[in-house]
Amino acid sequence: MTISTEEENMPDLSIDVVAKAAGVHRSTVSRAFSRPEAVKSETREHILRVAEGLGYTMSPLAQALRRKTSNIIPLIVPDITNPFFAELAKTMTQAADERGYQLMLCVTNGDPAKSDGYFTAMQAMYAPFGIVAPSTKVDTEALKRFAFGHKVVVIDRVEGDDSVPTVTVDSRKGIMLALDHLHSLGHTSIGYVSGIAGTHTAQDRMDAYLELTAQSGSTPVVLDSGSDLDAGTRGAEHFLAMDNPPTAIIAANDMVAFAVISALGRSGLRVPEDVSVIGFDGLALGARFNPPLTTVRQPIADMGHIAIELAEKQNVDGSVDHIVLEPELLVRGSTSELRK
Amino acid sequence: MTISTEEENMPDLSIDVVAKAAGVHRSTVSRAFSRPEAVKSETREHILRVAEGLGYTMSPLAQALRRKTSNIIPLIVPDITNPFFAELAKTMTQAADERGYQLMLCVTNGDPAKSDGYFTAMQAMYAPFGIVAPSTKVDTEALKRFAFGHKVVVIDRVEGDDSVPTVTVDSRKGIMLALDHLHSLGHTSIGYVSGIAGTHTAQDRMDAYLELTAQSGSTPVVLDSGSDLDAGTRGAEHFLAMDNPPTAIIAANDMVAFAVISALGRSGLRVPEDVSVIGFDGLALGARFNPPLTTVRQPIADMGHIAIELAEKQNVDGSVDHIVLEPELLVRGSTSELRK
DNA sequence: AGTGTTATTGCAACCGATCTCAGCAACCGA
DNA sequence: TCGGTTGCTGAGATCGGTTGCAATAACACT
Repeated sequence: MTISTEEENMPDLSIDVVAKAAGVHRSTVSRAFSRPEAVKSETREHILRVAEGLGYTMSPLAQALRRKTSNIIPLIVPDITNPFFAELAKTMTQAADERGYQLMLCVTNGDPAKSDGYFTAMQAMYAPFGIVAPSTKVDTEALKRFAFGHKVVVIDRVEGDDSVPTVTVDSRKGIMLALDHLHSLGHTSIGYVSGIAGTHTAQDRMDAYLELTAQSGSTPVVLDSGSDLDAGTRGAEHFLAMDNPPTAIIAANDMVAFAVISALGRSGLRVPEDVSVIGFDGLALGARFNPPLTTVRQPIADMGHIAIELAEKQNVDGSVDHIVLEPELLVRGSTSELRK
Repeated sequence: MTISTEEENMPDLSIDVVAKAAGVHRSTVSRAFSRPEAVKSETREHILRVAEGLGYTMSPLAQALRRKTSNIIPLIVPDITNPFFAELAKTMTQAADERGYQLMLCVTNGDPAKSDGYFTAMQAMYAPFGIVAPSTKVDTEALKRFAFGHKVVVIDRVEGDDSVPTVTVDSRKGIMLALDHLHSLGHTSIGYVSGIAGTHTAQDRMDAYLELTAQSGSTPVVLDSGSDLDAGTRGAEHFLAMDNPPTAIIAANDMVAFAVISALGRSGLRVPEDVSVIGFDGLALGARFNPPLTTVRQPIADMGHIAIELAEKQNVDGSVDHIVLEPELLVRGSTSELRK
């Protein structure tokens, strides 16, 4: 006697079989699920019960096709290998499915063609909106080529276009925090190493550094303004080659801070004993770096939630907001009092 | 005079409008795209040209709905914040869309309910197959509750079930590499800190360590067998509390190696001067750690490609393979000659 | 010329929902 | 008792493709 495992030939559980099983029309089943108030509660419960029993769930595909709107929302990032985006992705996944969305992670590797592809794909999937994390400027330009562009929020500043909602953190404030921290430790000569190219955020941080340093009467020392992952390494090299190097370094983001410290270490320089280094991002990873990284924390989790809220808000009332969040200083072990 | 941007009221570009525009029936257009050889090349080219002109692309939704198979394939990982999974995701995205698939990243955060949800979702989306990266054992158990289970490849060993294709790296070989390296540097007392809980891989590495150490006549010293991110920290604490601590430490994966080094550093111990530490993973990040991490490299990119190949292979000829890859030693700066 | 392929294309049903429109019953006030 | 609401459910078209089947055209062979 063979026990027929129910999984073997399920006759493709569709709305119709549920309807038949419940003795109602398919439209009623449909309503029972997606517009509960339009069905007599008695009927609805019966249907739901039957559906439950059959193990039925609606096909998101068919639904999306008909409704012309799905629940999958793309998060477009240049590089998931960068912990900043990874953390963003993590919190956004959560934020997304708290609201019943499915986050679809799209990695462009900085290739604009790729992001174009994702845009069209998402459009075809009837994504209700999308989120774009700091990518190159051209990426965000591309947005506009798509109708989809009116339904996207960007986690970066977008120049000359207020029509797209954005959420960012106050770069100037962040740099100020870093600078103040370093000043309070006695440092006056503070270098800078730049970050991800092409993003307005990177630009803003750099500008803020330049401006604030000048304001305080010191001379800015840009150790490297490059964009790639090796900026840190080059920055360190530059530093080592200087006659009179700064006593502290601000890195445009945690990843380059890591690279700077690593490169410095290879040359026998210790952080924070010999040089203080401060990052910008507040990655969880930084807490386990050697030494634990002092950094300016961005509220990444908040950014994720807010991005989605902004998108939803725009969807209902068409409003386009620009939220700027406050960064916060996270003192760990990579900075210390200036010692002569 | 207003230039009507073509984007404004596209009458919902469907296969029918292309058909009309090309003067053929919708089915012909369909074939022109998905079964080129079934259409006179002349006609096909004409259709394609027309479609191109209109900027038409097929709706993946409608396609999937009818064909009962889509091109989106899920990659299920416990935590994208862990660089190992991030790197895996990166190479897999690439491998996927080299073959015309769309990778859908699913993060479970170790929550089995979540992965269940993903499984059903993917089933509903008609994913042709899926990839599961080392998660807890129960996760992989869950696979079997789904018809989908017969179309998934796992990046981890799966106990007592040969029916699911797997790709792994030889843990024993990896540990051996690490041990040999350390031995060759003069270390004889070598500790171990464990990794991600619940995966067979973690288990295997630990077993290999235990076995190989015993074989070489030394006594194994498991500094921590925990699973969470703090295993590294605890391992280091344990190490520091020992009367006669090992001179080298093998970490079950790079992330815990980082944590170990960081914790050691906070207590004034330097790597590799005071202790040698070797990781397991070969993360790109390790090259920028302080010091650059010596580690056993897993061919992550290969794993990604192979996983997809395995899945496709199973799809066509039903074969179930178990590929085990060779790890390789990556000597960087966190290990050094034993000094008395 | 007659008949048997073979290559192309059109027809129409179908995938699994949604949604507008109608139909019908119960309910309300006059 | 009757027209008018209101509440609930069924019909059927539709979303954008796919595909088996039938029809026609083209070509080969005797």
